[in-house]
Amino acid sequence: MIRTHDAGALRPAHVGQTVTLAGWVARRRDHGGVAFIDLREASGLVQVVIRDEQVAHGLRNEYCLRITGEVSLRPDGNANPNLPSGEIEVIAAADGGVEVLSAAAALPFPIDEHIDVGEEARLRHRYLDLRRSGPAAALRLRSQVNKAARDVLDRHDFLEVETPTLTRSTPEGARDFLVPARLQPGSWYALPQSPQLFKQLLMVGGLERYYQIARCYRDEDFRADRQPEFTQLDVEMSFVEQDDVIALAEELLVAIWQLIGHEISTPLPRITYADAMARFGSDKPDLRMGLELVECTDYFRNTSFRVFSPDNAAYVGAVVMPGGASQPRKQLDAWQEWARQRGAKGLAYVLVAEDGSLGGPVAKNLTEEERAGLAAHVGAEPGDCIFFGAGAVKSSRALLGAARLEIGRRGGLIDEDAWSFVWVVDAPLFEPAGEATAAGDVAVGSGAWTAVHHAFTSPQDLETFDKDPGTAVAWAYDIVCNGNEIGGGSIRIHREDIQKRVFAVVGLDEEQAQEKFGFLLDAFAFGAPPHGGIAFGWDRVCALLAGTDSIRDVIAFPKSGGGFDPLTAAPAPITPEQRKEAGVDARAAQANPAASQA
RNA sequence: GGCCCCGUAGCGCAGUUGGUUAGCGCGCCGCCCUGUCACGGCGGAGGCCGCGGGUUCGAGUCCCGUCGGGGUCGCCA
Repeated sequence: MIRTHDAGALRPAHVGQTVTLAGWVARRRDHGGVAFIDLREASGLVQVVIRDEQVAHGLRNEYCLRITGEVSLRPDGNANPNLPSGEIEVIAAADGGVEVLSAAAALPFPIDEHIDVGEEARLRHRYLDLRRSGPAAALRLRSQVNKAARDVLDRHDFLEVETPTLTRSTPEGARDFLVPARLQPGSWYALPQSPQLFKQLLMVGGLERYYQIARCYRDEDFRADRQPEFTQLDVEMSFVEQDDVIALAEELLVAIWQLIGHEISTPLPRITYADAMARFGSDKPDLRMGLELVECTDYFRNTSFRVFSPDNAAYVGAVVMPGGASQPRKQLDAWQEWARQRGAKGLAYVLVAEDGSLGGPVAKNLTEEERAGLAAHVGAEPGDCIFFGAGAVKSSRALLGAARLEIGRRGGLIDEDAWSFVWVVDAPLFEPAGEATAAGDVAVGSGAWTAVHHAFTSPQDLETFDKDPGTAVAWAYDIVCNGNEIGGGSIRIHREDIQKRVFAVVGLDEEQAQEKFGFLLDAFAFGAPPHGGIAFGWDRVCALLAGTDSIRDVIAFPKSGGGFDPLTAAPAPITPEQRKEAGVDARAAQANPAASQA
């Protein structure tokens, strides 16, 4: 090493020692006859005193320096209590104590903790951004999280196995990223959306316990929370049941959250998918606040108010906004707009006045009797506002669930210091495919089903699941933290016959199944063990631990909107030569007719 | 793909009902300064107001389009 000590680690105990340091000029304070340099490197900061005016004068921010000098106690009254090394300083040696290892051009943005810089500028020069303590700390934390997980898994005899990133396109949920195969023009690899199939094959291979910190790729539109490439902690185990996977996952979570000083008490609570939807209008309920949805379908069974009547609404539900009755009209109108932006017609509401009487446009459409019992039925107090969702079950609950969260945010009802974990279990195996889902309507009957989790998830009842797909329950579980789904998994199908029946329900006939997943079905023919697993959204887990809203903060070189990398400017055009060689334009000459319709 | 917000100096921002030469802070450059620590003082440079079109005597400001960024809904097993 070209240094003898870490700058940030120097303390009064080092006084009198001659040390050699290497780092960057974080700040300089040039007084002419004496100059002070804050030398920064990974371990922290130390103040360097330079008495040679000529030497100090040419130094600029972010010059990379080697300093040789003596550690000395700062003069009385000059200690800086804000710095861990603030009691001491390093006096640069008079002859050659300051060596410029590398000069720095003027910076595109200040590397200063106190100044806000836009994300675009930071990502374009991410290598400078990472010199700042916040971004650097996020990556350090992520590294610790990886280690903590590996330690737990290693203790349980898991093998870390790498699976291919050039693989076969399979009809999973998302769009694949594709890579042209030079040696077979017209044929393409796909980047994996997850290592799902490979980890199941590893189970067939008898490895029994596998994990991988795996990069996954999905070519979908981007959101705040999404990157085209992202990371999962992927785990799979043989000869296990749901409770075994959950127990391991809880052990991982405990170890990880310990890194930030939080003790998770296990076992974590569980809620069924059906309950979560009914009570919170979400499959990832944020339990840092109460405020549950109240079912009102029966309450309005005989109502004359058309919006709530069973003829028009398969479901009527409500959520209470505490103190919401005092909102100005403008605010209540804003809720309507808020609801419309989510595709709802509006958000019906009833205001409970301090004297208990009901107000708002809906109230006058209700009978005396309906008004009398309403506040008690939904649990509203005088001064509250009751929001209603009426219509299809799924979409109405989703709207109320979103309203619940919005009420919580606006009203400060969410305990921001809390960590709330919950397992959502007993998810449905299938949901209706296509338009019916979006509209929230039930079943279309034509066998147009799609897997809720994925097509390899085991039904709980192996006999009946394909007779009435809409009610089939899966061995599937999601772990939810503060309203974020941070992981999910399932017990897989290990029998060829069950797998084929599931494929049949989701509309893959024998030929198509063989075409797409033949290698998996083949494998299952050779004594596949019962197995199951889980995958954690590693970027989100790290973001939660780092206390940031954006997963970009815990990714070394994240992409911005549209999948653009502001640093390398990828994606970029290729040359005509590359194009030709890659075979991108190869004509799909004798394309396989079976493949074309999938 | 729909909707909302933002593009002004290297960075962060201001710019009034459309009206002289577009400002402020930080940074940058030069000089000065022996105990500062987000040091300080004096001086200076730096702008296709994202791009294109339109309205107007006159556009950073109003209108249309477009590109880029952010958010949100759809989508993401």
